[in-house]
Amino acid sequence: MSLRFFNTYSRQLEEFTPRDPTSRKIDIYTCGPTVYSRAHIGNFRAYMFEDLLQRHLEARGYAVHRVMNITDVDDKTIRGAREAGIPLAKFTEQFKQAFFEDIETLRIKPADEFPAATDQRYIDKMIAMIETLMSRGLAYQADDKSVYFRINKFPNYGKLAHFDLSELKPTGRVRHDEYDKEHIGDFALWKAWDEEDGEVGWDSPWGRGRPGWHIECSAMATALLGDQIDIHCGGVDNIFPHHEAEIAQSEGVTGKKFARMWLHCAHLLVDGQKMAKSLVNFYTVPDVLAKGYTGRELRYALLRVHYRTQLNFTWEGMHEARESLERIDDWLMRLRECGASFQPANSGSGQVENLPHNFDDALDDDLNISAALGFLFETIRETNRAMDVDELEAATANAWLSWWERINRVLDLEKETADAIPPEISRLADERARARAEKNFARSDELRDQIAALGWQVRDTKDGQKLARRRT
RNA sequence: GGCGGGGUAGCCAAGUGGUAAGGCUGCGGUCUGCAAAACCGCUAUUCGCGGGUUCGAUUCCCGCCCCCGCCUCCA
Repeated sequence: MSLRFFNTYSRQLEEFTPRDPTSRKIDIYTCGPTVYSRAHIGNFRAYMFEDLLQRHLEARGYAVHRVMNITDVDDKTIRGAREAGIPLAKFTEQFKQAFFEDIETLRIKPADEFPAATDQRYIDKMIAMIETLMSRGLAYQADDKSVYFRINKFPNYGKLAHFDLSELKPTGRVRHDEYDKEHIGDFALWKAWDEEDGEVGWDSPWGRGRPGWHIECSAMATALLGDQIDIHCGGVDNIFPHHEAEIAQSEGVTGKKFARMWLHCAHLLVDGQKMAKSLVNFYTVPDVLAKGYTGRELRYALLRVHYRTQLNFTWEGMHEARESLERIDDWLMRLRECGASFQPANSGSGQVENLPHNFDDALDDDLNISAALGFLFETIRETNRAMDVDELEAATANAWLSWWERINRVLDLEKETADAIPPEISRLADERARARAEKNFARSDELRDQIAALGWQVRDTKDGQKLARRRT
């Protein structure tokens, strides 16, 4: 099956082909966080989708070069810094750090580059792009000294969102400049300095000011990836106006098609509603950890629903994630024991080449993770059944382990580490083994309870006791 | 109003023009000293509603209802 994705631009599933068909290298640009507060789990749902996209493309043999921007100057960061009474860079730094901590907790692969909007290199690039747009009549400086993009000069504006521009009307969400612009839809490329900006500002041919939000992505994407990129991703809310503006700016400067494919992730809801700070349903990664869940469990919860479907986050869903992962953990433990059970006489460990590719094929189909996980769990049941009746050969078990290692490079869901058994637990377990040898089941059960109270679970198998860490 | 996404068992969620994957939960069973885990069975004659096309539709077409999102700086 060929790789295909739903392209927002065409609203259709399209076969994915890299822009350079002779190489396996592809470039992806993903919109990153605005560092004015700690990112919430909804933000990470989008980054999780991008992680899955990258990992699957890599599993299919592509060398992915991915850039994620960090927006560290905008209205909210400036306001936050002012209210905190500290410089902008110092204010945003804490949230940049928090962001990197969180993606590590969630095992999201870091992008190859995380350009920041305030980097002078990109400020220069933004100014250069705006100058080009001005020279082509695609931008103008208004009476308020800010520079705007003239959307009427860019016929494709609105194509990505499929919006009719004549329908654009003011919503009152914009702070100012309604009266200075030629068209209500014209967006700021360069914002003239005003008092609220304080120390924040850069000199430009149009006076002191700061970049508009959209231009930074166009500048950083083209600076790092060239005039054209293979895939551009973000949340659905970015489609309009942000990505529309990016297309207008980038193509207005380069004259080339900016992105070959646009992929957008649906929103995360909490208890059926949009997450909002005003409601009590606003969660960050640390909030979820504080409830006793692990990053891995949250990763599973965010990963398991198709990216174009709204994902309803609930604590019941977190519980489901935990239980599903334990099923995988137990399966792996069993497979490993089975695989190590004897050395096959004629080595030739496993028939990996015969294992099904359903998992990868499902992901080829617009990242159908639900179907992919379905195959995983079917496999788990079938191999468990074989192990129950001692009919799974060690070589086959090892082959399935190899298969798991392959798909786990995409899922990255394996338990952190094999938990070391603490001496105290070992001691109790040994004592319990002695009690059991003497058929002293009362003592055995008592010790099992003690072990459980310490967060461990003991299971009796035909090979003796098995200890496992349990978080529930 | 415009533009999207979606309505499948208690919950989450795949899927196909030919009669409904998988996960979680619950119940019953096998195994176990008892558990746990695993396995087996049961939980949608039915896929928002009404028509139509078809030998046959949940899947295609038409109409309707409902939910969610976007419509200028929110992933």
